[in-house]
Amino acid sequence: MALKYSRQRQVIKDFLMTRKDHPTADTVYMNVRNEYPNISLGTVYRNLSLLADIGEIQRLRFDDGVDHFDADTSAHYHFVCTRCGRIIDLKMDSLDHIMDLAGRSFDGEIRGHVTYFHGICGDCRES
Amino acid sequence: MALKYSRQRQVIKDFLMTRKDHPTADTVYMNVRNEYPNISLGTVYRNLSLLADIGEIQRLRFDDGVDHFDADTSAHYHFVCTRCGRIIDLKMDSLDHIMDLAGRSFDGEIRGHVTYFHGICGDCRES
DNA sequence: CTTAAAAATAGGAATCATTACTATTATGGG
DNA sequence: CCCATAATAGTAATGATTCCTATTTTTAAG
Repeated sequence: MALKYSRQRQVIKDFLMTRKDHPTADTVYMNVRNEYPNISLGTVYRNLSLLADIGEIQRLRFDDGVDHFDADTSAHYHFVCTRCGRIIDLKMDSLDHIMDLAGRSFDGEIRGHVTYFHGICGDCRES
Repeated sequence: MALKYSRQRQVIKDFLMTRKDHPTADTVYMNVRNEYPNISLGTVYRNLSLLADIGEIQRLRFDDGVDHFDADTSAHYHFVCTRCGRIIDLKMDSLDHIMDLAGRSFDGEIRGHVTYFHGICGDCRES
């Protein structure tokens, strides 16, 4: 149960911290192999999940069906370009008030919300 | 290209209209087989996708990794119970204003948003 | 430093939802 | 009634992710 250091986990987290485009496990794998040629894909998956579970990274799910990972664990929102698929961080205040709106006619306990936006990104709009 | 009637598609849509719990393709398959014993799972998937594409039903994605389907095509929000997994419709106004909030410091074009809520449903809170 | 228990790994097999393929059947306009 | 085409059943393939196991690493304790 106690967590032990592993160089692979370190390399995975270090790589993720250099990126702000929320890569998938496979992208992490491809890149980390440069520095650690015989790391296995299973190890990448296992460590990404582990890091997400202990809150050191964030797992993101949009509608492409693959998990994305983000070293920025602060609560923030994302925009997904429906043309190029790019995922962009949005600078905006928390939308916590929408949970109050949702709770007004609901008898359960609302503890969180998942929100992301989609449309055409700046680059794609030019072409 | 022209759409032709199929009894299987009709049965699938009819079944979906009787449910308000947003079943998965597999659940649709299991139930539709009562009325149409040798329908194939592929047919269920193909028709659910087709119906979603032409806007007759809605495809919903939460974080369980499986697609859910909803015969109610009006824009509305959902609550996912993290204990029992139940998905519940929420009666609340549209949150379109959050797209304006998101667009304030963003140079692309925001066309839509995906939002759902999670927590503990009323039934689960009692136990 | 040595040892040993626990954790982690590499590599590959297994799983699960979903899509693709293909020979056959159903639909519907002329 | 015909026939072009859409749709189907059944099955194979795909792709992301998880699981399994023998081996290697880590680390706390002597």
